Amino acid sequence: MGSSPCRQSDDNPILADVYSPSDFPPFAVTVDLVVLTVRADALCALLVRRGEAPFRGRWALPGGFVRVDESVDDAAARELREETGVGGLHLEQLGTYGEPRRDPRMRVVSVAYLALAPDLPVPVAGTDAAEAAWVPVDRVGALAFDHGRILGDGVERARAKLEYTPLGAEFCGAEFTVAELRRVYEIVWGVELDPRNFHRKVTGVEGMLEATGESTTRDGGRPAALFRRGPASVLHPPLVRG
Amino acid sequence: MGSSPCRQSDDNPILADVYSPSDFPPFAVTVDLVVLTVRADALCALLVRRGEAPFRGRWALPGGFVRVDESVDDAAARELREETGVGGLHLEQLGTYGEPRRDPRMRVVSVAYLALAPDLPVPVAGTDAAEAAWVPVDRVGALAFDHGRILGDGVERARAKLEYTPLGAEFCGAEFTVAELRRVYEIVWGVELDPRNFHRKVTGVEGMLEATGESTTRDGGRPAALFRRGPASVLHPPLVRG
DNA sequence: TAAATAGTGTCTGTTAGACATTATTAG
DNA sequence: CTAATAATGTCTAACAGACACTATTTA
Repeated sequence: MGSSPCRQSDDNPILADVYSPSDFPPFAVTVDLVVLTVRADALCALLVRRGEAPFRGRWALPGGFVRVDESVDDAAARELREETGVGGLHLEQLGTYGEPRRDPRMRVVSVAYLALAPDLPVPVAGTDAAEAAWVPVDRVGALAFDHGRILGDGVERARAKLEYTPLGAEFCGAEFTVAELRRVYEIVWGVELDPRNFHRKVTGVEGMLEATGESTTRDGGRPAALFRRGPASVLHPPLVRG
Repeated sequence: MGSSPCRQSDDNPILADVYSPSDFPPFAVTVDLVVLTVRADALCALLVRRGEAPFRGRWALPGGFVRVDESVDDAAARELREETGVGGLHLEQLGTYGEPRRDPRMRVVSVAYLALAPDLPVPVAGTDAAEAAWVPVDRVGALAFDHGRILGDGVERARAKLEYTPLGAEFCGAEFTVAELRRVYEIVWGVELDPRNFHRKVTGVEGMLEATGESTTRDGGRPAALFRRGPASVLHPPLVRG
Protein backbone atom coordinates (compact mmCIF):
# COMPACT_ATOMS: atom_id res chain seq x y z
CA MET A 1 0.00 0.00 0.00
CA GLY A 2 1.46 3.41 0.63
CA SER A 3 -0.31 6.66 0.82
CA SER A 4 -3.19 7.25 3.13
CA PRO A 5 -5.90 4.74 3.82
CA CYS A 6 -7.51 7.34 6.10
CA ARG A 7 -7.15 10.29 3.80
CA GLN A 8 -10.57 11.72 4.40
CA SER A 9 -10.12 11.79 8.14
CA ASP A 10 -6.51 12.89 8.34
CA ASP A 11 -7.55 16.32 9.52
CA ASN A 12 -9.26 14.61 12.39
CA PRO A 13 -6.45 13.04 14.41
CA ILE A 14 -8.77 11.02 16.57
CA LEU A 15 -9.72 8.95 13.55
CA ALA A 16 -6.20 8.40 12.26
CA ASP A 17 -5.70 5.12 14.06
CA VAL A 18 -9.11 3.56 14.02
CA TYR A 19 -10.91 1.72 11.30
CA SER A 20 -13.77 3.64 9.80
CA PRO A 21 -15.82 2.11 6.97
CA SER A 22 -16.26 5.45 5.25
CA ASP A 23 -12.53 5.84 4.78
CA PHE A 24 -12.05 3.42 1.89
CA PRO A 25 -14.05 1.58 -0.74
CA PRO A 26 -15.19 -1.82 0.54
CA PHE A 27 -13.43 -4.79 -1.01
CA ALA A 28 -13.64 -8.51 -0.51
CA VAL A 29 -10.31 -10.34 -0.85
CA THR A 30 -10.15 -13.99 -1.84
CA VAL A 31 -7.52 -16.48 -2.91
CA ASP A 32 -7.88 -18.78 -5.91
CA LEU A 33 -5.71 -21.81 -6.44
CA VAL A 34 -4.35 -23.22 -9.67
CA VAL A 35 -3.34 -26.68 -8.45
CA LEU A 36 -1.64 -28.72 -11.16
CA THR A 37 -0.57 -32.31 -11.28
CA VAL A 38 0.54 -34.83 -13.90
CA ARG A 39 -1.56 -37.98 -14.07
CA ALA A 40 -2.75 -40.33 -16.77
CA ASP A 41 -0.35 -38.76 -19.28
CA ALA A 42 -1.94 -35.32 -18.94
CA LEU A 43 -1.40 -32.07 -17.12
CA CYS A 44 -4.44 -31.77 -14.86
CA ALA A 45 -5.92 -29.00 -12.77
CA LEU A 46 -7.90 -29.36 -9.58
CA LEU A 47 -11.39 -27.97 -10.10
CA VAL A 48 -14.46 -27.81 -7.91
CA ARG A 49 -18.07 -27.63 -8.95
CA ARG A 50 -19.85 -24.66 -7.50
CA GLY A 51 -22.81 -25.42 -5.27
CA GLU A 52 -24.05 -21.87 -5.05
CA ALA A 53 -25.02 -18.91 -7.21
CA PRO A 54 -23.62 -17.31 -9.19
CA PHE A 55 -22.30 -19.88 -11.68
CA ARG A 56 -24.02 -22.63 -9.71
CA GLY A 57 -23.03 -26.02 -11.16
CA ARG A 58 -20.15 -24.51 -13.11
CA TRP A 59 -16.56 -25.69 -12.57
CA ALA A 60 -14.28 -23.23 -10.81
CA LEU A 61 -10.88 -23.00 -9.20
CA PRO A 62 -10.79 -23.87 -5.53
CA GLY A 63 -10.42 -20.89 -3.25
CA GLY A 64 -12.05 -18.83 -0.61
CA PHE A 65 -11.98 -15.81 1.63
CA VAL A 66 -8.95 -14.37 3.28
CA ARG A 67 -9.70 -14.19 6.99
CA VAL A 68 -9.19 -10.99 8.92
CA ASP A 69 -6.35 -12.33 11.02
CA GLU A 70 -4.35 -14.30 8.46
CA SER A 71 -2.02 -13.15 5.71
CA VAL A 72 -3.03 -13.65 2.09
CA ASP A 73 -0.23 -16.20 1.65
CA ASP A 74 -1.43 -18.08 4.72
CA ALA A 75 -4.95 -18.13 3.36
CA ALA A 76 -3.69 -19.75 0.17
CA ALA A 77 -1.73 -22.37 2.10
CA ARG A 78 -4.77 -23.10 4.27
CA GLU A 79 -7.07 -23.50 1.28
CA LEU A 80 -4.54 -25.75 -0.42
CA ARG A 81 -4.36 -27.95 2.64
CA GLU A 82 -8.14 -28.07 2.89
CA GLU A 83 -8.56 -28.98 -0.77
CA THR A 84 -5.80 -31.53 -1.19
CA GLY A 85 -5.43 -32.81 2.34
CA VAL A 86 -1.67 -32.38 1.99
CA GLY A 87 0.68 -29.70 3.23
CA GLY A 88 4.16 -28.64 2.21
CA LEU A 89 3.43 -28.36 -1.50
CA HIS A 90 5.11 -25.74 -3.61
CA LEU A 91 2.94 -22.63 -3.62
CA GLU A 92 3.66 -19.27 -5.24
CA GLN A 93 1.76 -16.16 -6.12
CA LEU A 94 0.54 -16.08 -9.68
CA GLY A 95 -1.11 -12.69 -9.86
CA THR A 96 -3.95 -10.60 -8.62
CA TYR A 97 -7.18 -10.21 -10.54
CA GLY A 98 -9.16 -7.12 -9.78
CA GLU A 99 -11.57 -6.15 -12.55
CA PRO A 100 -14.53 -4.27 -11.09
CA ARG A 101 -17.20 -6.71 -12.28
CA ARG A 102 -15.40 -10.03 -12.23
CA ASP A 103 -17.84 -11.12 -9.53
CA PRO A 104 -21.39 -10.06 -10.41
CA ARG A 105 -22.38 -9.51 -6.80
CA MET A 106 -19.76 -7.13 -5.50
CA ARG A 107 -16.22 -5.90 -5.71
CA VAL A 108 -13.89 -8.84 -5.18
CA VAL A 109 -10.14 -8.80 -5.61
CA SER A 110 -8.60 -12.23 -5.89
CA VAL A 111 -5.01 -13.23 -5.37
CA ALA A 112 -4.26 -16.32 -7.44
CA TYR A 113 -1.66 -18.91 -6.45
CA LEU A 114 0.03 -21.69 -8.34
CA ALA A 115 0.64 -25.06 -6.70
CA LEU A 116 2.43 -28.05 -8.18
CA ALA A 117 1.40 -31.35 -6.67
CA PRO A 118 2.35 -35.00 -7.13
CA ASP A 119 -0.38 -37.35 -8.30
CA LEU A 120 -2.57 -37.29 -5.19
CA PRO A 121 -4.94 -40.26 -4.78
CA VAL A 122 -8.18 -38.30 -5.20
CA PRO A 123 -9.19 -34.74 -4.41
CA VAL A 124 -10.83 -34.24 -1.06
CA ALA A 125 -14.09 -32.39 -1.54
CA GLY A 126 -13.79 -29.08 0.26
CA THR A 127 -16.18 -28.02 2.94
CA ASP A 128 -18.18 -25.87 0.55
CA ALA A 129 -17.49 -27.58 -2.75
CA ALA A 130 -20.13 -29.92 -4.08
CA GLU A 131 -17.59 -31.93 -6.06
CA ALA A 132 -13.89 -31.89 -6.83
CA ALA A 133 -11.94 -33.47 -9.68
CA TRP A 134 -8.68 -33.49 -11.61
CA VAL A 135 -9.40 -32.26 -15.13
CA PRO A 136 -6.87 -32.31 -18.01
CA VAL A 137 -6.12 -28.67 -18.74
CA ASP A 138 -6.83 -29.05 -22.46
CA ARG A 139 -10.27 -30.46 -21.69
CA VAL A 140 -11.40 -27.71 -19.35
CA GLY A 141 -14.57 -25.99 -20.54
CA ALA A 142 -15.86 -22.59 -19.53
CA LEU A 143 -15.15 -21.85 -15.89
CA ALA A 144 -16.89 -19.57 -13.43
CA PHE A 145 -15.86 -15.92 -13.09
CA ASP A 146 -12.52 -15.18 -14.82
CA HIS A 147 -11.09 -18.51 -13.71
CA GLY A 148 -10.40 -19.61 -17.26
CA ARG A 149 -7.95 -16.80 -17.69
CA ILE A 150 -6.37 -17.47 -14.30
CA LEU A 151 -5.95 -21.15 -15.11
CA GLY A 152 -4.35 -20.26 -18.43
CA ASP A 153 -1.91 -17.94 -16.72
CA GLY A 154 -1.09 -20.67 -14.21
CA VAL A 155 -0.41 -23.28 -16.86
CA GLU A 156 1.85 -20.93 -18.77
CA ARG A 157 3.70 -20.06 -15.58
CA ALA A 158 4.17 -23.73 -14.74
CA ARG A 159 5.58 -24.44 -18.20
CA ALA A 160 8.04 -21.58 -17.86
CA LYS A 161 9.02 -22.64 -14.34
CA LEU A 162 10.23 -26.02 -15.54
CA GLU A 163 12.83 -24.34 -17.69
CA TYR A 164 14.77 -22.55 -15.03
CA THR A 165 13.80 -24.19 -11.74
CA PRO A 166 13.90 -27.78 -10.50
CA LEU A 167 10.15 -27.66 -9.81
CA GLY A 168 9.31 -30.38 -12.32
CA ALA A 169 10.24 -32.74 -9.52
CA GLU A 170 7.28 -31.42 -7.50
CA PHE A 171 5.06 -33.40 -9.84
CA CYS A 172 6.85 -36.62 -8.93
CA GLY A 173 6.83 -38.42 -5.63
CA ALA A 174 9.55 -37.96 -3.05
CA GLU A 175 11.84 -40.33 -4.96
CA PHE A 176 11.76 -40.71 -8.70
CA THR A 177 13.77 -41.89 -11.68
CA VAL A 178 15.15 -39.72 -14.44
CA ALA A 179 12.67 -41.28 -16.87
CA GLU A 180 9.74 -40.38 -14.63
CA LEU A 181 10.97 -36.82 -14.45
CA ARG A 182 11.41 -36.73 -18.20
CA ARG A 183 7.82 -37.87 -18.74
CA VAL A 184 6.67 -34.97 -16.57
CA TYR A 185 8.54 -32.54 -18.79
CA GLU A 186 7.22 -34.16 -21.95
CA ILE A 187 3.62 -33.97 -20.74
CA VAL A 188 3.79 -30.43 -19.37
CA TRP A 189 5.59 -29.08 -22.41
CA GLY A 190 3.86 -31.30 -24.92
CA VAL A 191 7.10 -32.30 -26.63
CA GLU A 192 9.28 -35.38 -26.96
CA LEU A 193 12.69 -35.24 -25.32
CA ASP A 194 15.70 -37.40 -26.11
CA PRO A 195 16.07 -39.71 -23.09
CA ARG A 196 19.84 -39.77 -23.33
CA ASN A 197 20.39 -36.05 -23.64
CA PHE A 198 17.81 -35.39 -20.93
CA HIS A 199 19.60 -37.77 -18.61
CA ARG A 200 22.95 -36.15 -19.24
CA LYS A 201 21.45 -32.71 -18.76
CA VAL A 202 19.51 -33.11 -15.53
CA THR A 203 22.17 -35.17 -13.83
CA GLY A 204 24.72 -32.59 -14.87
CA VAL A 205 22.97 -29.47 -13.60
CA GLU A 206 24.41 -28.52 -10.23
CA GLY A 207 22.01 -29.00 -7.32
CA MET A 208 19.03 -30.18 -9.33
CA LEU A 209 19.00 -33.84 -8.30
CA GLU A 210 20.38 -35.82 -5.37
CA ALA A 211 21.03 -39.53 -5.79
CA THR A 212 19.48 -41.63 -3.06
CA GLY A 213 21.73 -44.60 -3.77
CA GLU A 214 18.64 -46.77 -4.25
CA SER A 215 17.29 -48.03 -7.52
CA THR A 216 14.04 -49.44 -8.83
CA THR A 217 12.81 -51.66 -11.61
CA ARG A 218 9.24 -50.35 -11.50
CA ASP A 219 9.56 -49.00 -15.03
CA GLY A 220 10.82 -52.36 -16.38
CA GLY A 221 14.20 -53.08 -17.89
CA ARG A 222 17.47 -52.25 -16.22
CA PRO A 223 17.12 -50.82 -12.70
CA ALA A 224 17.00 -47.04 -12.64
CA ALA A 225 18.67 -44.93 -9.98
CA LEU A 226 16.33 -43.05 -7.67
CA PHE A 227 16.75 -39.34 -7.03
CA ARG A 228 15.43 -36.68 -4.72
CA ARG A 229 15.08 -32.98 -5.50
CA GLY A 230 18.33 -31.17 -4.98
CA PRO A 231 18.85 -27.90 -3.11
CA ALA A 232 19.06 -25.63 -6.15
CA SER A 233 16.26 -23.13 -6.64
CA VAL A 234 17.41 -21.90 -10.02
CA LEU A 235 18.95 -23.97 -12.78
CA HIS A 236 22.24 -22.97 -14.40
CA PRO A 237 22.04 -23.53 -17.24
CA PRO A 238 18.27 -23.69 -17.74
CA LEU A 239 16.61 -26.58 -19.56
CA VAL A 240 15.18 -25.75 -22.93
CA ARG A 241 11.77 -26.51 -24.29
CA GLY A 242 12.12 -28.64 -27.39
CA MET B 1 -11.82 -15.31 -6.07
CA GLY B 2 -13.93 -18.36 -6.31
CA SER B 3 -16.19 -19.71 -3.70
CA SER B 4 -18.80 -17.65 -2.04
CA PRO B 5 -18.39 -14.03 -1.07
CA CYS B 6 -21.90 -14.19 0.35
CA ARG B 7 -21.61 -17.49 2.12
CA GLN B 8 -23.39 -16.47 5.29
CA SER B 9 -26.41 -15.28 3.40
CA ASP B 10 -26.65 -17.96 0.75
CA ASP B 11 -29.62 -19.52 2.47
CA ASN B 12 -31.35 -16.22 2.04
CA PRO B 13 -31.72 -15.79 -1.73
CA ILE B 14 -32.76 -12.19 -1.47
CA LEU B 15 -29.29 -11.32 -0.26
CA ALA B 16 -27.38 -13.33 -2.83
CA ASP B 17 -26.99 -10.48 -5.27
CA VAL B 18 -26.61 -7.47 -3.05
CA TYR B 19 -23.64 -6.17 -1.19
CA SER B 20 -23.88 -6.58 2.52
CA PRO B 21 -21.01 -5.42 4.76
CA SER B 22 -21.47 -8.28 7.18
CA ASP B 23 -20.74 -10.85 4.46
CA PHE B 24 -16.98 -10.47 4.31
CA PRO B 25 -14.09 -9.08 6.32
CA PRO B 26 -13.44 -5.45 5.42
CA PHE B 27 -10.29 -4.85 3.40
CA ALA B 28 -8.70 -1.80 1.91
CA VAL B 29 -6.94 -2.41 -1.42
CA THR B 30 -4.12 -0.19 -2.58
CA VAL B 31 -1.50 -0.20 -5.30
CA ASP B 32 2.18 0.53 -4.68
CA LEU B 33 4.60 1.37 -7.45
CA VAL B 34 8.22 0.40 -7.81
CA VAL B 35 9.27 2.89 -10.49
CA LEU B 36 12.85 2.40 -11.58
CA THR B 37 15.08 4.43 -13.83
CA VAL B 38 18.76 4.64 -14.66
CA ARG B 39 20.34 8.05 -14.10
CA ALA B 40 23.68 9.37 -12.94
CA ASP B 41 25.23 5.92 -13.27
CA ALA B 42 22.84 4.37 -10.77
CA LEU B 43 19.62 2.39 -10.67
CA CYS B 44 17.17 4.73 -8.97
CA ALA B 45 13.70 4.30 -7.51
CA LEU B 46 10.99 6.91 -7.32
CA LEU B 47 10.16 7.60 -3.68
CA VAL B 48 7.80 10.02 -1.99
CA ARG B 49 8.05 11.44 1.49
CA ARG B 50 4.96 10.80 3.55
CA GLY B 51 3.14 13.88 4.76
CA GLU B 52 0.83 11.99 7.10
CA ALA B 53 0.83 9.49 9.92
CA PRO B 54 1.80 6.76 10.21
CA PHE B 55 5.44 6.95 9.12
CA ARG B 56 5.08 10.71 8.67
CA GLY B 57 8.25 12.10 7.12
CA ARG B 58 9.45 8.63 6.11
CA TRP B 59 10.18 7.74 2.48
CA ALA B 60 7.70 5.39 0.85
CA LEU B 61 6.76 3.98 -2.52
CA PRO B 62 4.22 6.03 -4.42
CA GLY B 63 0.78 4.52 -4.50
CA GLY B 64 -2.78 4.92 -3.41
CA PHE B 65 -6.25 3.53 -3.20
CA VAL B 66 -7.95 1.46 -5.81
CA ARG B 67 -11.21 3.19 -6.62
CA VAL B 68 -14.48 1.31 -6.57
CA ASP B 69 -15.07 1.58 -10.29
CA GLU B 70 -11.59 0.93 -11.67
CA SER B 71 -9.59 -2.27 -12.03
CA VAL B 72 -6.49 -2.78 -9.93
CA ASP B 73 -4.34 -2.59 -13.06
CA ASP B 74 -6.01 0.67 -14.06
CA ALA B 75 -5.39 2.09 -10.61
CA ALA B 76 -1.69 1.34 -10.98
CA ALA B 77 -1.56 2.97 -14.42
CA ARG B 78 -3.38 6.02 -13.08
CA GLU B 79 -1.04 6.39 -10.12
CA LEU B 80 1.96 6.01 -12.39
CA ARG B 81 0.68 8.76 -14.65
CA GLU B 82 -0.02 11.00 -11.68
CA GLU B 83 3.42 10.45 -10.19
CA THR B 84 5.56 10.66 -13.31
CA GLY B 85 3.42 12.80 -15.55
CA VAL B 86 4.04 10.30 -18.35
CA GLY B 87 1.88 7.53 -19.75
CA GLY B 88 2.65 4.46 -21.79
CA LEU B 89 5.44 3.18 -19.57
CA HIS B 90 5.98 -0.51 -19.07
CA LEU B 91 3.98 -1.64 -16.04
CA GLU B 92 3.59 -5.14 -14.67
CA GLN B 93 2.34 -6.76 -11.52
CA LEU B 94 5.06 -7.54 -9.04
CA GLY B 95 3.11 -9.23 -6.28
CA THR B 96 0.53 -8.75 -3.60
CA TYR B 97 1.43 -8.02 -0.01
CA GLY B 98 -1.19 -8.93 2.52
CA GLU B 99 0.22 -9.41 6.01
CA PRO B 100 -2.44 -8.61 8.59
CA ARG B 101 -0.52 -5.80 10.33
CA ARG B 102 1.53 -4.32 7.52
CA ASP B 103 -0.46 -1.12 8.00
CA PRO B 104 -0.84 -0.29 11.71
CA ARG B 105 -4.26 1.25 11.26
CA MET B 106 -6.24 -1.44 9.52
CA ARG B 107 -6.22 -4.36 7.17
CA VAL B 108 -4.72 -3.26 3.89
CA VAL B 109 -3.85 -5.51 0.97
CA SER B 110 -1.52 -3.92 -1.53
CA VAL B 111 -0.88 -4.95 -5.10
CA ALA B 112 2.63 -3.88 -6.08
CA TYR B 113 3.61 -3.00 -9.65
CA LEU B 114 6.94 -2.60 -11.37
CA ALA B 115 7.50 0.21 -13.86
CA LEU B 116 10.63 0.85 -15.90
CA ALA B 117 11.03 4.46 -16.95
CA PRO B 118 13.54 6.46 -18.98
CA ASP B 119 15.42 9.21 -17.18
CA LEU B 120 12.51 11.58 -16.62
CA PRO B 121 13.43 15.24 -15.99
CA VAL B 122 12.25 15.38 -12.37
CA PRO B 123 9.50 13.61 -10.45
CA VAL B 124 6.22 15.45 -10.28
CA ALA B 125 5.12 15.70 -6.67
CA GLY B 126 1.88 13.82 -6.34
CA THR B 127 -1.25 15.42 -5.02
CA ASP B 128 -0.77 13.94 -1.57
CA ALA B 129 3.00 13.51 -1.46
CA ALA B 130 4.99 16.18 0.31
CA GLU B 131 8.08 15.50 -1.78
CA ALA B 132 9.22 13.13 -4.49
CA ALA B 133 12.72 12.12 -5.57
CA TRP B 134 14.80 9.59 -7.47
CA VAL B 135 16.92 7.68 -4.95
CA PRO B 136 19.70 5.22 -5.90
CA VAL B 137 18.43 1.83 -4.79
CA ASP B 138 21.58 1.04 -2.84
CA ARG B 139 21.23 4.24 -0.85
CA VAL B 140 17.63 3.77 0.19
CA GLY B 141 17.20 3.75 3.96
CA ALA B 142 14.30 2.35 5.95
CA LEU B 143 11.02 2.84 4.16
CA ALA B 144 7.49 3.08 5.50
CA PHE B 145 5.36 -0.05 5.93
CA ASP B 146 6.88 -3.10 4.19
CA HIS B 147 8.00 -0.98 1.26
CA GLY B 148 11.63 -1.94 1.70
CA ARG B 149 10.80 -5.54 0.94
CA ILE B 150 8.61 -4.56 -1.99
CA LEU B 151 11.35 -2.40 -3.45
CA GLY B 152 13.83 -5.24 -3.06
CA ASP B 153 11.50 -7.61 -4.87
CA GLY B 154 11.04 -5.05 -7.64
CA VAL B 155 14.76 -4.54 -8.15
CA GLU B 156 15.38 -8.26 -8.31
CA ARG B 157 12.53 -8.67 -10.80
CA ALA B 158 13.91 -5.89 -12.97
CA ARG B 159 17.35 -7.50 -13.00
CA ALA B 160 15.85 -10.81 -14.04
CA LYS B 161 13.69 -9.17 -16.70
CA LEU B 162 16.69 -7.80 -18.54
CA GLU B 163 17.92 -11.32 -19.16
CA TYR B 164 15.02 -12.64 -21.15
CA THR B 165 13.08 -9.59 -22.33
CA PRO B 166 14.04 -6.50 -24.33
CA LEU B 167 12.87 -4.27 -21.47
CA GLY B 168 16.29 -2.79 -20.82
CA ALA B 169 15.42 -0.46 -23.65
CA GLU B 170 12.61 0.99 -21.51
CA PHE B 171 15.30 2.73 -19.50
CA CYS B 172 16.56 4.51 -22.60
CA GLY B 173 14.85 7.15 -24.63
CA ALA B 174 12.86 6.33 -27.75
CA GLU B 175 16.07 6.07 -29.79
CA PHE B 176 19.35 4.92 -28.34
CA THR B 177 22.73 3.53 -29.26
CA VAL B 178 24.02 0.07 -28.42
CA ALA B 179 26.51 1.62 -26.00
CA GLU B 180 23.75 3.43 -24.14
CA LEU B 181 21.83 0.21 -23.83
CA ARG B 182 24.92 -1.57 -22.62
CA ARG B 183 25.47 1.01 -19.90
CA VAL B 184 21.93 0.35 -18.70
CA TYR B 185 22.69 -3.35 -18.38
CA GLU B 186 25.98 -2.67 -16.64
CA ILE B 187 24.37 -0.37 -14.09
CA VAL B 188 21.33 -2.53 -13.39
CA TRP B 189 23.36 -5.73 -13.12
CA GLY B 190 26.40 -4.13 -11.54
CA VAL B 191 28.81 -5.84 -13.90
CA GLU B 192 31.09 -4.89 -16.78
CA LEU B 193 30.16 -6.19 -20.19
CA ASP B 194 32.41 -6.57 -23.20
CA PRO B 195 31.25 -3.87 -25.64
CA ARG B 196 32.01 -5.98 -28.70
CA ASN B 197 30.31 -9.14 -27.55
CA PHE B 198 27.35 -7.13 -26.27
CA HIS B 199 27.00 -5.45 -29.63
CA ARG B 200 27.11 -8.72 -31.50
CA LYS B 201 24.61 -10.27 -29.09
CA VAL B 202 21.90 -7.63 -28.97
CA THR B 203 22.02 -6.87 -32.68
CA GLY B 204 21.84 -10.60 -33.35
CA VAL B 205 18.81 -11.42 -31.20
CA GLU B 206 15.72 -11.58 -33.38
CA GLY B 207 13.26 -8.75 -32.80
CA MET B 208 15.13 -7.05 -29.99
CA LEU B 209 16.31 -3.94 -31.80
CA GLU B 210 15.19 -2.06 -34.89
CA ALA B 211 17.65 0.15 -36.70
CA THR B 212 16.34 3.65 -37.36
CA GLY B 213 18.86 4.34 -40.11
CA GLU B 214 20.01 7.42 -38.21
CA SER B 215 23.21 7.79 -36.23
CA THR B 216 24.57 10.09 -33.58
CA THR B 217 27.90 11.28 -32.27
CA ARG B 218 26.56 12.29 -28.87
CA ASP B 219 28.77 9.74 -27.18
CA GLY B 220 31.91 10.99 -28.98
CA GLY B 221 34.05 9.07 -31.42
CA ARG B 222 32.71 7.35 -34.48
CA PRO B 223 28.99 7.90 -35.08
CA ALA B 224 26.83 5.18 -33.52
CA ALA B 225 23.74 3.78 -35.16
CA LEU B 226 20.45 4.58 -33.45
CA PHE B 227 17.94 1.87 -32.60
CA ARG B 228 14.38 1.55 -31.44
CA ARG B 229 12.94 -1.30 -29.37
CA GLY B 230 12.01 -4.22 -31.55
CA PRO B 231 8.74 -6.17 -31.47
CA ALA B 232 10.02 -9.17 -29.51
CA SER B 233 8.65 -9.68 -26.02
CA VAL B 234 10.93 -12.56 -25.11
CA LEU B 235 14.57 -12.96 -26.08
CA HIS B 236 15.82 -16.13 -27.75
CA PRO B 237 18.42 -16.75 -26.63
CA PRO B 238 18.37 -14.76 -23.38
CA LEU B 239 21.22 -12.47 -22.42
CA VAL B 240 23.35 -13.64 -19.56
CA ARG B 241 24.41 -11.76 -16.49
CA GLY B 242 28.19 -11.56 -16.37
C1' DT C 1 17.88 -66.26 -25.54
C1' DA C 2 14.86 -61.60 -26.72
C1' DA C 3 12.89 -57.37 -25.16
C1' DA C 4 12.97 -53.44 -22.50
C1' DT C 5 14.86 -49.70 -20.22
C1' DA C 6 19.19 -47.32 -18.06
C1' DG C 7 23.19 -45.11 -18.70
C1' DT C 8 27.66 -43.62 -21.31
C1' DG C 9 30.27 -42.14 -25.32
C1' DT C 10 31.03 -39.72 -29.67
C1' DC C 11 30.50 -36.51 -33.18
C1' DT C 12 29.08 -31.93 -35.06
C1' DG C 13 27.30 -27.39 -35.46
C1' DT C 14 26.49 -23.35 -32.70
C1' DT C 15 27.60 -20.08 -29.40
C1' DA C 16 29.75 -17.40 -25.47
C1' DG C 17 33.68 -15.16 -24.14
C1' DA C 18 38.23 -13.27 -25.00
C1' DC C 19 40.52 -10.22 -27.78
C1' DA C 20 42.51 -8.19 -32.54
C1' DT C 21 41.50 -5.24 -36.06
C1' DT C 22 39.40 -1.80 -38.91
C1' DA C 23 36.19 2.40 -39.41
C1' DT C 24 34.73 7.11 -38.55
C1' DT C 25 34.24 10.94 -36.09
C1' DA C 26 36.26 15.40 -33.04
C1' DG C 27 39.91 18.28 -31.91
C1' DC D 1 48.13 13.72 -36.67
C1' DT D 2 45.95 11.59 -31.83
C1' DA D 3 42.18 10.22 -29.08
C1' DA D 4 37.89 8.27 -28.69
C1' DT D 5 34.29 5.33 -29.74
C1' DA D 6 31.77 2.09 -33.22
C1' DA D 7 31.56 -2.00 -35.57
C1' DT D 8 33.33 -6.38 -37.46
C1' DG D 9 36.28 -10.47 -37.39
C1' DT D 10 38.87 -14.44 -35.28
C1' DC D 11 39.91 -17.96 -32.23
C1' DT D 12 38.77 -21.47 -28.62
C1' DA D 13 36.39 -23.95 -25.19
C1' DA D 14 31.91 -25.41 -23.93
C1' DC D 15 27.58 -27.08 -24.94
C1' DA D 16 23.13 -28.73 -27.29
C1' DG D 17 21.35 -32.02 -30.23
C1' DA D 18 21.68 -36.26 -32.79
C1' DC D 19 22.55 -40.91 -32.33
C1' DA D 20 25.73 -45.34 -31.52
C1' DC D 21 26.76 -48.26 -28.08
C1' DT D 22 27.08 -50.80 -23.63
C1' DA D 23 24.76 -52.40 -19.17
C1' DT D 24 21.32 -54.74 -16.41
C1' DT D 25 17.16 -56.30 -15.54
C1' DT D 26 12.49 -59.52 -16.66
C1' DA D 27 10.25 -63.02 -19.35
